[in-house]
Amino acid sequence: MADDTLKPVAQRHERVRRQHNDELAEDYVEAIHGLLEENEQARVTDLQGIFGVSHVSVIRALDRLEARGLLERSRKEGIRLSAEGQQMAQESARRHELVVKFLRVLGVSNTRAEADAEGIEHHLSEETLRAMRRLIRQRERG
Amino acid sequence: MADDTLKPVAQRHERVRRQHNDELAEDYVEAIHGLLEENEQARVTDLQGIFGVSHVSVIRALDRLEARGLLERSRKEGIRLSAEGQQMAQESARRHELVVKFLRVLGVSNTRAEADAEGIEHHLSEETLRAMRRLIRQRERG
DNA sequence: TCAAGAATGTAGCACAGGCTACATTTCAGC
DNA sequence: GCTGAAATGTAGCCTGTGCTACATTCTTGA
Ligand SMILES: [Mn+2]
Ligand SMILES: [Mn+2]
Ligand SMILES: [Mn+2]
Ligand SMILES: [Mn+2]
Repeated sequence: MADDTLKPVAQRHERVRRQHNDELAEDYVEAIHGLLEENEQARVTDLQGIFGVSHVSVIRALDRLEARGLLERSRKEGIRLSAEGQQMAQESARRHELVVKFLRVLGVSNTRAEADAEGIEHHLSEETLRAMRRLIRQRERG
Repeated sequence: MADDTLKPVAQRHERVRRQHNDELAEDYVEAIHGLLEENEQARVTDLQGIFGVSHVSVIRALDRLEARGLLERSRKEGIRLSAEGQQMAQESARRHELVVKFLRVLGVSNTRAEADAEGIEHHLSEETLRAMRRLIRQRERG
């Protein structure tokens, strides 16, 4: 459908649904990228521990991400991110860091900042991200 | 499971999944509350227009919300919120307004503020909400 | 009044993302 | 090299949230 004769309020809700579709992909490639950097490998078990779901759920998520071209798996090579996957991972990680930093500057504790960032990071427009960077800069200088 | 022997990172992701479970409920009761205030009635068609989904999806969502005790429906009375539903609606509406206000104060345009708020409003701790109110107060005064 | 159209509801489908139970493969330590 | 445990994979289930097609009920204007 993707009808743009939708009312503005409906377009906003549709956008949130799209963001939720991308959310799992963003968090997974970010986690995989992190694991590959520090461990040389990213295993199903590691991801199970990170996301707190069963190994079956991890495997099925990886299947979908592989179908989307974000990663590849093989018995001997393990999980590797595609170019697109790496791109998404880096952007997601940078954005995650930015959101946490922003919340910290606002005065939120580290624990809460990390927790809230995990959800809100997927719902921010470029404009809002710019505004966050601006506030960080202001608070860090003057 | 709801195991609290989960790693902290897994607890964060679990919390986000819980927030997504409540998200539809919060947005629906908020929308219904608004419709009842200005129209005296909230119809399936109205909600279809607000959320941009089919009337079938609205009806099935209402079924679930009714099962959760947030509202009641009858042929002649239409949709009415339960006490719990009204409570949730008011809190959701207040929080939504707060988030929009915060983003506006940050310098985000009204359109983008409304759009981003629709997603992030469901992922904020009390601590972050307090920090947002604090910034609004600071900016509004001196 | 009654027929058309609007609104609501039902049947049945798809897919994402959870789960348990069971099967297979891989890997370490003896 | 063998064996038991860890890791991975499969089968089959559930719920939520989306859809189209069809059925019913309500409302309204000629
Ligand atoms: Mn996240
Ligand atoms: Mn993240
Ligand atoms: Mn919302
Ligand atoms: Mn979300």
